[in-house]
Amino acid sequence: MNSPIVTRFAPSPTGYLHIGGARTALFNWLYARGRGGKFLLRIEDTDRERYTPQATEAILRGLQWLGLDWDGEVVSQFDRRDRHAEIAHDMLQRGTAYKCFSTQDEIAAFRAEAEARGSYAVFQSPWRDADPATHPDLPYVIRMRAPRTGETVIEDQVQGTVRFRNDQLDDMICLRSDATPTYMLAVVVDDHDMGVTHVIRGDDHLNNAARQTMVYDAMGWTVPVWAHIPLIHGPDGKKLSKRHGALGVEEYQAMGYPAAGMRNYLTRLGWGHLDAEIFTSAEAMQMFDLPGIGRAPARLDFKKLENTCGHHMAMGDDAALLQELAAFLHVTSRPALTETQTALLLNAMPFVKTSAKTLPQLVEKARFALESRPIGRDAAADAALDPVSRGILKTLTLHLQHASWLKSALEPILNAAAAAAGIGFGKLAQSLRAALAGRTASPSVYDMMLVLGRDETLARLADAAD
RNA sequence: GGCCCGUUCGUCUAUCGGUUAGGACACCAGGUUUUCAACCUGGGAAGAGGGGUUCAACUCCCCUACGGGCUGCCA
Repeated sequence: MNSPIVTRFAPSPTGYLHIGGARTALFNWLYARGRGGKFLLRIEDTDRERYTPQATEAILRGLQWLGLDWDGEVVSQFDRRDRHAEIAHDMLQRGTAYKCFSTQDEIAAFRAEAEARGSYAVFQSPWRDADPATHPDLPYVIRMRAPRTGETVIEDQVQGTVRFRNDQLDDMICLRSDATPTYMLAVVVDDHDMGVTHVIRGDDHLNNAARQTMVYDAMGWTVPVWAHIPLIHGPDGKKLSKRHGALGVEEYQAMGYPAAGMRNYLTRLGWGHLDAEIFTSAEAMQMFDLPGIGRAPARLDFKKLENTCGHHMAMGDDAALLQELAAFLHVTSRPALTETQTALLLNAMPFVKTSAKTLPQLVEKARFALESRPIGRDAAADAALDPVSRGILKTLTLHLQHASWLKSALEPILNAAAAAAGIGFGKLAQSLRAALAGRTASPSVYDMMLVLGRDETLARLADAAD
């Protein structure tokens, strides 16, 4: 039982890395990385009609963004088709598979008839026990000779023991009539050849696991440990679909969620360990285990995602955050920060990162530091002391009266500013308001002083007042 | 239709027969604050329904309801 653990993520390239797929990949990654095992990546591209190289690229990009690094080369299932065919013929040789000459029309007719009778039966090929001498010279598929009695038992780490009656399972097709392998055969062959010890995948595959077990048995291979995890649902509890928006992880990246927060949230979605809520990936690796995965589908909650991301933003390394921001600006085709801005932001980072939950919020909160003139001036509006200015003035006055520590910090500055600008205190309050006006993310004067320094803060206030 | 899986606060979850059923997000109230945010304090909020088993059930079993998956020469 000390053999190294090997997990894999095996998406089909259908356009992008689905958020549910990302979580599946994350669980596999966490499990392998937390136990010194390997995490492999295989693209299930046997359906050539739907395959596009761009889709594969999108999946790799998504995994890279999330920081889910895989071991070795990316395996293309399509490239291994000869090996799959070889196994199909091997099974034929062993008698665990047979040639079936039934056409798709015949099978469709069989199903239509069963449906007409109001029942449903698994298709039973008349060729299963036919004498090879009677085989016609026609296209055929290779079907597995599945046991028709007894039951196939799946020991699932998440779902527990699941039993399937063998008479409910049909003789699945392993090799199509055009000699290409089916997914059912390919997964088993690939997982075996790649040395996969733990198959962690969506529970839409739970039923498939039974038939796949038969292939393992037919070949005398060791059946991997199964873990079928529930799918993620939309906020309304329904299956995730286009109307929920944000299906691909790249859309989450574009919304500015930091990868670390994304990983944390996705880990907690459908998995729990005591009261653990906010943790690093390293900590998650220590805690993560298969039986801890929930059995019911979990709903996506953007509010919690954002909150989780906020925690990671606040505890993130300043320089690393800056790098992630740069990547974010790049993928969203926004202008990159200049060198000067980068330096300014790095300086302001400790103060702004604690109140930002996403990357764009980080920029917004830091505007006071990045822009020399935080506002566009409106002389006409500044001329009159409006209710807001009066409010600020009143508040400032109150502080100066009641908060000695604040008074000692602010009073000299305000007085100096007023003197320097050649204006009175009221006018200064007005300029302060102007400097901060229209901002939903304006900094406090304290932030400005801490980041910009007294002189610069002073200069800007005066500048805004002139 | 058949087979399979699931069901604890609005949401994500803890509990692995004995708890005032815990935490987090969200929400509400209060505090702090130049605004928003952040932050602090407090509050309301849950075992789908019905049968068993047991001294004791959210935890085990059965039924029902609801939700989901599979039932392809798709993956």
